[in-house]
Amino acid sequence: MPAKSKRSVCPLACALDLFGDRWTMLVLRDLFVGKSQFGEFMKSPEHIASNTLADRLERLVAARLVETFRSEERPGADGYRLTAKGSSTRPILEAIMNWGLANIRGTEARLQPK
Amino acid sequence: MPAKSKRSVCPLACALDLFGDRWTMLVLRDLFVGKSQFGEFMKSPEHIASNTLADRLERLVAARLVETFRSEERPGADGYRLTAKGSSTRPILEAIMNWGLANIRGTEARLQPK
DNA sequence: CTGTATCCAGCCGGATACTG
DNA sequence: CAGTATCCGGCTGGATACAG
Repeated sequence: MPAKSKRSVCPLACALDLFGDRWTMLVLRDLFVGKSQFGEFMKSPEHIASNTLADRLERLVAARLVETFRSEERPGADGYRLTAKGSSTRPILEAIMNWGLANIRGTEARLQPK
Repeated sequence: MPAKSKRSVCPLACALDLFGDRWTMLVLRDLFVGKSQFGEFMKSPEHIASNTLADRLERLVAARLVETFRSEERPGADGYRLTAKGSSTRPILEAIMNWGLANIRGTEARLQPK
């Protein structure tokens, strides 16, 4: 989690404070791909640590980008899904992914709408 | 500077490894605004440390997003400017800024074309 | 399996001083 | 002013164990 900008009014700096760190972005990516369970995020190739994942989900929920829901097939466990506010970050992730695809050798597309 | 993704092929993860950390993004923002001198970056409201700034500029140059040039009015000092590759990140910064403007109270637009 | 809790090494970066 | 160098406190996050 990035350090908070000291009273910056820059929308870039403030947005980055909210979800601009690497792990948060990758969790958002997984949410866009349709993942919702703790274990699904854990399976991603970047291998996030369980405490880090819990931390990022908590922050995203606190920022209202993500909300939890009761999964009927998995009682006792939370499901995580994007809110409308969270979904509105999609153009950002798409812009970064498109740049990566165009500029970094060996990268492969993901983030199919689900 | 973020830790490198261990052989990830995700264009998002790889792009974030390149310029996805807070300070790097803010330096890019300043470049888009037209700043080119070390001292100009230092004056930004987020107050980057001089060693951190030097590090980020070096990384950006190494990644070919930025190049140095000889400033005729400031001999003995490097000027920094975006390369074409660096300029191509503009849609990313714009997407984040637009999100911040729309979703975070108290933020104000910048990144006027210069 | 879904998280929570600790431990702790390593890195990030702020402060500061210093050189050309 | 541009940039480098060093110190070092604090946070990040990997590893691991554990609970429900």
